[in-house]
Amino acid sequence: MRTILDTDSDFICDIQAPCFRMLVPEEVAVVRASKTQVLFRKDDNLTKQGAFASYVLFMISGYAKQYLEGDGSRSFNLRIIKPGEFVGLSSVFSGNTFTYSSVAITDCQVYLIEKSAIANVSKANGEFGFQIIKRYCEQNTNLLGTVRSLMYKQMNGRLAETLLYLSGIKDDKPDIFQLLSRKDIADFAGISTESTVKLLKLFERDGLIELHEKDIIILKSGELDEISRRG
Amino acid sequence: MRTILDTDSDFICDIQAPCFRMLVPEEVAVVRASKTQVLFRKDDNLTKQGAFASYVLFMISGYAKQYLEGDGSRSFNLRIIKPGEFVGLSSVFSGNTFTYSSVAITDCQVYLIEKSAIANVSKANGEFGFQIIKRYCEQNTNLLGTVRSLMYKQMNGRLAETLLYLSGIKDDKPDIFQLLSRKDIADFAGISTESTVKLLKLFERDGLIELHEKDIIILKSGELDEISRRG
DNA sequence: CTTGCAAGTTGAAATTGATCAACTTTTTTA
DNA sequence: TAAAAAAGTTGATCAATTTCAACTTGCAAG
Repeated sequence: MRTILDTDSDFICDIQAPCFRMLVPEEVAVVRASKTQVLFRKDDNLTKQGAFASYVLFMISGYAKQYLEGDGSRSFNLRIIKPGEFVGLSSVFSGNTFTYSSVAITDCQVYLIEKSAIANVSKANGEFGFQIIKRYCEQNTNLLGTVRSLMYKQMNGRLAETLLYLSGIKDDKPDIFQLLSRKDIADFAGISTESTVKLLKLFERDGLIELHEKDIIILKSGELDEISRRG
Repeated sequence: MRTILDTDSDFICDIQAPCFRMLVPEEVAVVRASKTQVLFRKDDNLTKQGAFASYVLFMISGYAKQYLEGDGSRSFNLRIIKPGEFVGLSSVFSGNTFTYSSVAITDCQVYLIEKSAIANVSKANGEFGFQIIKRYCEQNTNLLGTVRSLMYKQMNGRLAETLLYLSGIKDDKPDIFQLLSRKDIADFAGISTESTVKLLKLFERDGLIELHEKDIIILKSGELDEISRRG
């Protein structure tokens, strides 16, 4: 279900595009050198937990969600992947399988970069490695936050946290909630779909949020933050 | 409660000691250059969640446990820190506070290394950075495993997993269980102390483990592994 | 347009694991 | 060494959240 496109196509996001401005020159060089660009359609898997990983993905445009698969239909959403972010970086330097799955929630333009290219440039160029390390650090910190949530917060706090997180995504992507089902939201909070529905209604009744079909509008972010912090 | 020792003291683990053999020469150079060595006594905190972090710790000898603090007396144990491992690496490149606490469970000889030293050498020397990245990757993968556990496993699976993990530590440190209370074990599994006690007895009754005072001996690691994987 | 299927919604029942209380054993300290 | 404190143990109760079942709404395919 993926379409490999030629780099010279008009459709392709050029290396000069705004989404690359955040990269240091060395990163650009790597991307340029291994220029396989791929279009993932909505609902295509970018990575599949456990699958062999010989490349890293760099999101040029579009949005995806990263998640951990459990038994059967259970899953836990870790984050929304935005343009300018890497996917599968965790698999570059240790292990050769993807440690999580990810799926496009919009059509996605993605660069596939050989693992070895990233590894080699990291070794050869400290500045580049430094950038990579920073990204790892952030992921690490985020994961610790996730563990803290799962460990110390209950339903209300977890859902409040999720709503604030997704609301942050909304700044870049106003229609984010149109792309997410109740189950998706539940899987971000790590609670059941039914509990999510009930709590959302409760939050609405308490005037914390407004529900318009799929869209969710935060009315009192302060109180939600309080609920999130209290647990 | 920390004692700063002079580097030339006989007591100090020299840079040539076996625990440094695993380091690349560049790492040794960094450690040598910022040679503050500290002795932490059993029960001393090596890092405190939220405290300002200007240095990274490198464990020369001794064992510590790394944990996340919650409200009141709640905490969740992430891992046992062994000789040759870093503590607080997560805080080097993003944020300047420790994202977790750690406490010595034996006396610990530790090097304190300036964050800036690690950062500078990472930038200047790609090989060194590469080693750091590898450590981050492992931590990342471990954290994902922790999230998976918390999300998908229940009591039995989580305790079985904890016992297998600690039993692995036992290979290096045979008396590890003497250093851990029931609450410590509970905090690794993320369950209550009472549930831990009850389950341990149950596992013993089922012939999976043997309990000798504080020590725990795994009898059927295969079955425990099955319980751990099933959840 | 309507039929069928997926998603959303709701309340009731079931389940998991925590909390509580009482007690025993071990360790620490005066 | 005795007393006190901490850790360990056990069963009973309680609370949070899931699961189940029934139903409604929205959407897509024929």
